[in-house]
Amino acid sequence: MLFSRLLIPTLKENPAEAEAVSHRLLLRAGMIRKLASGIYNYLPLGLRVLRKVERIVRQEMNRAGAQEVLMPAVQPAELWQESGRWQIYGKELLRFQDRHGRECCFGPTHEEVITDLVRKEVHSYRQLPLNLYQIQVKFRDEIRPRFGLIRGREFIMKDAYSFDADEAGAEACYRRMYDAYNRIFSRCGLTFKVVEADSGPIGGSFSHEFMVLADTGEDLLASCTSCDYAANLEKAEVAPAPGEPAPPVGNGPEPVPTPNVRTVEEVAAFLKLMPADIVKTLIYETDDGPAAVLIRGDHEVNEVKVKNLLGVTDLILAGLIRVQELTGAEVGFAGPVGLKLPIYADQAVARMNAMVTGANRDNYHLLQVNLNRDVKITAVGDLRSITAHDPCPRCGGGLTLLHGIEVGHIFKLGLKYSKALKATYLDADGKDHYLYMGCYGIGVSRIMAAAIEQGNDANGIIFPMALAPFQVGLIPIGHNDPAVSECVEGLHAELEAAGIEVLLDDRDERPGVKFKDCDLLGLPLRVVVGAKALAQGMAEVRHRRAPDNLMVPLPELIAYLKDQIAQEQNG
RNA sequence: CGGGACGUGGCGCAGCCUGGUUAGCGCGCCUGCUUUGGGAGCAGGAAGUCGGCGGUUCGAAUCCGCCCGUCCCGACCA
Repeated sequence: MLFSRLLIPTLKENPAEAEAVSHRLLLRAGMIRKLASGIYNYLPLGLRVLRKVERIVRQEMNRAGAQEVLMPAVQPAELWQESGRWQIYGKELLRFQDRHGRECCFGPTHEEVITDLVRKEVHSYRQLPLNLYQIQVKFRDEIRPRFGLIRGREFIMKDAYSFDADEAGAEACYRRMYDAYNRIFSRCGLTFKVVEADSGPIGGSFSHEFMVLADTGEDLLASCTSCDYAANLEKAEVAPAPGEPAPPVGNGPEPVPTPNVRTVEEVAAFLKLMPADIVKTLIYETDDGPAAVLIRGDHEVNEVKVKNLLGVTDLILAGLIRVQELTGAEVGFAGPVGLKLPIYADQAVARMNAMVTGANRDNYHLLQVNLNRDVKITAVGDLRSITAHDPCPRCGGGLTLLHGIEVGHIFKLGLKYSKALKATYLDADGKDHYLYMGCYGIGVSRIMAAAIEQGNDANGIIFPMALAPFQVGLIPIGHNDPAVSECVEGLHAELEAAGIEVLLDDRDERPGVKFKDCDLLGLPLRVVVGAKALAQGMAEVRHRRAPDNLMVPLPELIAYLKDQIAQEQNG
């Protein structure tokens, strides 16, 4: 392919709107352009990368026995009303009406549509198992799109849905997808980690996220340094501390004046205690009414865990006024003693004695509070986020916290949608059963950004071989030299004939410009043909990551490149 | 939605505080000449309702109000 014939509008300067590396470089390399917030054009080079990701995804999904379909982007409200999600999905769901006033939405995900399709077309156990996937544009009206393709509103997703006769079948399918995902991300040349993820109200450990490790990642994950345990921070279990709860100490809650002393740090400093001696009382509003959560002063509450323990879907910290109504004191002085709310305690709090809490009275805290004696606890559970200082919940080893970009998520759905939409099949005995479902997502456009977050330097993108828009950049030096032109044109044709994707920079530009652009685009291999080397029958090859050129005799060039490409393009 | 910042040719910015001729600079773009191993030089040229609306004023890119858009932090994220 000739550079001059492709629309590759590279930029010398960083666009003001882009902060994240991948966003900056995608714009600078002329791969994407923004149309509106979180909505992007894919230019020829960007599309080539996208197609490469899609190809790998297709190959591995097909290999795992899934079949490709294509579902509509526009969906009728009725289906969403049937599943109940029309009410609960919220503003992220883009809703609109057609000319007849019928309610519609632009699909953010396709559980409803696929379940509808399957309930109509699948009736017998003989048709199972079934795994259908598509690669398609999704729209989620995110509160805050950011980082270019990492969190766009419109994005490209591979979503697969599996249907099985029973739980065992569903689990087998889940494992096949788990393996397929590992192959997909490996082949994409990504450094990633599989983590246990929160599976929400469905429960069980059947949800995994595939995280591309990058400091700019929005997700935090805890990873064991000894065993293979890894989990999303919102999921990672905190191992219960050993031993029995300590017996009560002291005579009872003792009020102490703490004028204008509110935060854990302030209380600790004022009373000359450690934050770990103090318990913070968080007042939440939930769809099941207000509730209080007790967390040790040096710990951070984990709202996903709170939601799961309370069995609620909405959870927000109560506002200033509401806290006053519920506790009778200003924010900063809430405590469990005498509080007429359901009270949930983190397991670490349940083991404490003689703790310090708020007094539900302005400018007072209580000393020597003992939960067992002084408070009626509704439930105790794991309600805080794990830290790097905690032991691994599996092996007791050390943990590290890592940032990651979620590029894949596999999920066991169970009967949630098949029940809601009445998707059933007949077994061999003629009995009706609900279908067991699973769903499996991959952020195709996000992979493109994630690969760049992982592969870049001061000069631009460093694409993995498997995702690069072209495998080789070919640059002639000396535009007036007919020998160079002839050689380069010949090489271009030979490389293409050999099945190598080559971008020949035929522009009438100075060498520096071509080098800079070639680096910016992240092409893994660069071949330079200049008069001097050519006179000796050599071409210069440079790997994008390497500091120096390698002289390769022209007759061996194609074999050399093929070999390098094969080596780097795993799978 | 809370906090912060920004909006001036395609891109990056200055000018605004302290209102006053033709609104500048760099990059990019077009023409010509020269140049050609890490973002060339010279000469000429095209391109801007200064985000929008309204107000103040003899006069608004500049001051005031409202709105729109964008980005960052937070909340949120099947």
